[in-house]
Amino acid sequence: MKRTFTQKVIDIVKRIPSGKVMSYAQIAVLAGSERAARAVGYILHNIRDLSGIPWYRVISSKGYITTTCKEHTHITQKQLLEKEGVEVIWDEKKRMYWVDMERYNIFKL
DNA sequence: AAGGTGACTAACA
DNA sequence: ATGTTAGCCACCT
Repeated sequence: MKRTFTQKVIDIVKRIPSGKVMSYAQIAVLAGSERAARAVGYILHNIRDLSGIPWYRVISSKGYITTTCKEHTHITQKQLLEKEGVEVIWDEKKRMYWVDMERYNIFKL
């Protein structure tokens, strides 16, 4: 039974430690398709049952929270991250939440 | 089975 | 610098 890209993505996301974040692009690379960042977002957006999947630890490569989901809003995402000790900044200019990738990206520091 | 859809990004203007 | 554009690609219908 061959593991699909979706399955790999889910496994990788589940593996992100609490208090850390990863970008869509990084996940795409680990899942074996380095240019599929957009597909990763699409997949996360369409997962039926998000329970057990720390979807909120996935953000854009620049550190912005780009969620558009009505069920699990970007507000929810900010709160879940803060609960894990991640500092989330409101970028008034861009009107988006932002987290410092240098501090919280799983591959940094 | 072919065409549409994004929780993306790097590259432009 | 800041906003826009255009490839990208796995999934869904």
